Amino acid sequence: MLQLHDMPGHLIRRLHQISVSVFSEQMKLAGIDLTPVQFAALSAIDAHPDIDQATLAGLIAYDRVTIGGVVDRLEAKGLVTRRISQQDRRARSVRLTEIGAQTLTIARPLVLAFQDDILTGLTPDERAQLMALIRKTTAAGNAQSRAPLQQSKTV
Amino acid sequence: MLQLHDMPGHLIRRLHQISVSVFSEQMKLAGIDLTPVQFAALSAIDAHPDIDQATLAGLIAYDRVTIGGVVDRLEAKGLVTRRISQQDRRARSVRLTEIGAQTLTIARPLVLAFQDDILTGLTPDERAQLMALIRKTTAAGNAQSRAPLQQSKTV
DNA sequence: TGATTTAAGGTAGTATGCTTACCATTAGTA
DNA sequence: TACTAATGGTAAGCATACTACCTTAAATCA
Repeated sequence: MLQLHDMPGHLIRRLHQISVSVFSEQMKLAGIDLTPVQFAALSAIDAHPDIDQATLAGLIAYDRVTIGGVVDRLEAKGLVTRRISQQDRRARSVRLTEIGAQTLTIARPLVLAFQDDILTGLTPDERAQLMALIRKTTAAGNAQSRAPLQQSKTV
Repeated sequence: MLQLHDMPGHLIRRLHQISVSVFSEQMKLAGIDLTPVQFAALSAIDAHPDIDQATLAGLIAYDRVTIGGVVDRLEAKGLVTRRISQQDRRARSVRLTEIGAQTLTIARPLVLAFQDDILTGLTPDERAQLMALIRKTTAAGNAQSRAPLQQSKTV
């Protein structure tokens, strides 16, 4: 019988757990106060200034409500500003502050540098294989997700 | 430059998101009120009756505090009982109730059945490859995790 | 034996990550 | 133009996941 420890669901959770753990540890070592979502959000806002929260959520594949909370905390830390959009008064225009841009500039190379540490114990070939397989299955399973990845409509 | 969507951390999170989403959806369809952690905990408690919470946490690689909350909710749902251990008065002896055992009996085949749906878009060969690679890297990265997998000491 | 260290479980606090429900606004349509 | 549907954001609620700290009890050592 397939045991818990051999089930895809369980193994995927463990991998994710290790991934988040490496992120937190490395950011802490670098003295940067950013969570994985916060980094993803900053990256997307940087690439799409004055983005609205719903589009932002779609770009990085998170729930709209979750992103609302993340932007709250980024705003509280002074990393982004949020204004009512000119085009659509329902929407909030989010952009990086000076400090937000600086934080991202410092964090980005560090985040890139420890990506390989997440997939420890694998050869570069195996890492590439694993990434290709995950890319393929997440692309196929995108619709299954409660917060599917969505292309930017505006930018 | 490596974009967010090509970073291992981001792809792993997406895969995990899809995995949890499939679990929730399928359990809801089956009319069973169990989260992924709760299923994992029930499985481990079933295999190790009268286990204490710390050992349980180690067996399924979760944080001790998290498992405390999970057991709270399982107890509230009447699926497990928790008593002060005879051997160690600090410890809590957790075991399945009749209903807990029945719930697990019903849930287990369903959970097994949809495991392949988590890794959609892959051939059986590719699925096996992916699982082997994740198994290898999680084994290597176990120590990195804040809640490392631990062998059962007692049972 | 007595003191120290280790370990189990708990609380409090923070941040995800999601659901449902609701309000405001905009877009589409009869 | 009035009605309706869709969309952006938030509030409330639940369940992870973690850190830090506290209490109690067990284990170890001087």
